[in-house]
Parts: sequence; C-alpha cells; structure tokens
Amino acid sequence: MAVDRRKLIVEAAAQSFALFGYKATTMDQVAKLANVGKGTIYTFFSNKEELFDEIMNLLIREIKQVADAEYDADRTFFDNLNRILHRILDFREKHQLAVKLAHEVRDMGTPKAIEGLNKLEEAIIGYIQAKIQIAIDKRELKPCDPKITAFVMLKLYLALASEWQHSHEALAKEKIAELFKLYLLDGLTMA
Amino acid sequence: MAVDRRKLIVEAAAQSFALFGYKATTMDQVAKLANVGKGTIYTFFSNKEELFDEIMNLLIREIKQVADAEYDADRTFFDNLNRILHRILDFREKHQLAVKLAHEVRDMGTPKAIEGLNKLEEAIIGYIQAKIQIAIDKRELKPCDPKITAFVMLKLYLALASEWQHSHEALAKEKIAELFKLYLLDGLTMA
DNA sequence: AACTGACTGTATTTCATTTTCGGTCAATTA
DNA sequence: TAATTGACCGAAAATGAAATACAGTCAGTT
Repeated sequence: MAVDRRKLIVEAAAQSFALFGYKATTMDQVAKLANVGKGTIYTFFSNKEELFDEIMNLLIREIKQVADAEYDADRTFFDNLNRILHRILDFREKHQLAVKLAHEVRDMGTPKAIEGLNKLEEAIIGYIQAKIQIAIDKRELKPCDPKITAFVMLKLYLALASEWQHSHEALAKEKIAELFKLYLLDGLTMA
Repeated sequence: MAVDRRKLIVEAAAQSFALFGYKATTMDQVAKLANVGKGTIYTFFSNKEELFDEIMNLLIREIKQVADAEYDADRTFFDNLNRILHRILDFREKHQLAVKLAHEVRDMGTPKAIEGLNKLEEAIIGYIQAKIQIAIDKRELKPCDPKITAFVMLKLYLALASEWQHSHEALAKEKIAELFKLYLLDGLTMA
C-alpha cells in the first residue's frame, strides 16, 4: 500500500506548528518534514491557513476527548464542571501547540494565532454550554442563558486559576473549587 | 507670587501622557508645554517614571472621587456595587489617559503603560475590597476573603461589560446588573 | 495522474546610518 | 547663592535600502 501523504503532511504540520508556532512554520519546512514535495501539500490544503485550521480542529477534538473522559453522569453538575475545567486548562497549558500559540499571541500578536486560540475558547465554551443545558433540564441549575453562563464560568475559572497568580500566590485546585462553588453556585447573600 | 513650576510641570505632563501615551511623551515636550527648562523637571521628579507615577496617582484619586460620589450608605451593597463598577468602567473608557494607555499596551506593550494600568486595577480592587469588608461586617454578605472576592467581582463585571461584546451583542447595563446578581449573589443552585 | 521543486513577486529581515531622547551639569539668571 | 536653564552626552530607537525568506504556482518528471 502506498504511503498516506495527507497523513504525513498533517503530522508534520502538527509538529511544526507546535514547535515553532504559526508564523515560523514554513510550507517548505512542512514539506521536508513530511518527505513530500511542497506542491503535494497544495493538493490537500489550498493554503497555509487551511492546513492550520485542520491542526486546530484536531487539537479541539483532542480537548473534547480529554473532557469527555473526565465526565461522569453520576456525579453532580458542579463536580463534573470543576473536574472538566481543571483538566482542560491543565491540558491546554501542557499542550505544546496551545502554549506556543499563546506565546506567539503575547510576543507578536500574530492574527492567525489569535484566531486559532479564539476558536479553541469558543469550542470550550460550547462544550460547557451543552453541559449547562443538561443541568438546567435536570433542574440542577436555575434557568439561565446557557451561553452567557458558560462564558462566565470559563472566565471565572480562568480568573481564579490563571490571572490571580499574576500578582498573588497561586490558589490550590481545591481552593479554586471551593471558591467557584461559593461564588457561582451558592451565592454571597446570607441564607 | 512666583509661578508654581511644579504645578505647571504636572499639568503639562498630564496633558502630554493623555494625548500621546507614555512612550511618545518626551521630557523636552513636557518642558516646552510647561514653559520650563528641562532641568527644572528634574528638581521635582528624579526621572520620567516618577513623573508618570505622579500623574497615575492623580488619575487614581480622580477615580476614587467618582466612585465615592456614587456611593450611598442607605442603598444595599449590591446596588452600590453595581453603580460603582458601572461608573468606574464608564469613567475609565472615557478618560483620555486611561484609554491612551490601554491602546499603548495593546499596540506596543510598553512596560510602563502595563504597570500603570495594573496599578489602576489594583486601586479599583482595593476600593471594592473595602466596601466588601463593610458588607461582611454588616452581615449583608457571607464571610469570604474580601480581596479575592473583589478581584472576582471586577473580573466578572469586566467579562460581562467588556469581553462579552468582543464576539457578541453588547449587554445592556440593566442586563449586566441582573446577571451579576444572579451569578454572584443568588447563585445558580435551585432554591 | 500524481507528484515535485525551481521559480516568482511580495513581504520580511538585516544592518549601517541617522535621529531621538532621557538625563546631566556648567553657565546664567534673578 | 539658590533656582533655573538648555547645550551636550551616550544609549536607544527610527530609518531605509539591500538582502533574504516565504507562500503559492506550474512546467516538468516519475
């Protein structure tokens, strides 16, 4: 059986984007890594952007798998949510491609890298949104706009898990879970 | 009475930083605007950074005044908080200096501009923190870490008032207040 | 028919030169 | 003689022209 050139290209591209980011990945580079003529890439992907989109979609699928692996219908919504958010952010900050793109956005503001990470964030929000809808249907949560709620939950989690430590001691995973529950689920008003 | 050169310098600097940002404000520029020899600036401020700090402190004091003007001890904590956050963010996005610095951070990442805005954010959090402490003492809020809570409140408000509209229709001020109450005060769990 | 890599025009990088700017201090002013 | 000034300094940044690198093409090869 002949080699699957498309697969070679995708693997080479994934490696290169993760190692060098969007801008510093060249089509010549990918072609060489994949042992393929540059023209061959253009028979599968019409340009660099499309190739990058393919890689980002793979990353998003990977993250969904990680999240699904953590989900357990027997647990409470809150328990699942906390575990999933923790796993997703942990995965993201360990995954070479996500880290590299974040640096690229910070250091150079590469538009395509910004777009890629936005798409990733949207995917995460979409995922959480679905879980929230289920929880609302099960009367586990008050009725609320699932999209805004998912957005707020991710932002709150990011604020506690990531932004807080920019100027303070990092919060432990359990502390974050506790705060998350206090602020968003129980609320701050006296009983 | 002789002219108050320090005051002239501070006024010129405030104008220049607001008009051109940190980087594009030159000491020669400030001296000329203030009708003062450049050396004179250095008898009051030991360098550009200190002059900038003075201007930032003035801005912070101004914001505190705006917030205090909105505060009314007779209203509920939540009502006050919403009004204050709205006024502060509104003030900030209308104040030339704050806007200019935000652009400078976005476009060029000027370290001193980043530092200045961080200081401003810290001041806002400190202000809210004090109000939260009062509310806790009055048994209007559950006991909680006032600093983290202030941080979370600001972040949530910013997420709803500013970040949300990056990819969606902006939320009305009243809608934001309603969501703010739902998420942080009442909580999402069913009664 | 599938694949290749030399080729092309544009975009980016490089680098030597010029200009700008924060900060100093000897001269000047009041 | 204390306060004020602006010419001056070295370091840093802007400039621009020449060199290089790149995405995408396509005539030629397998």
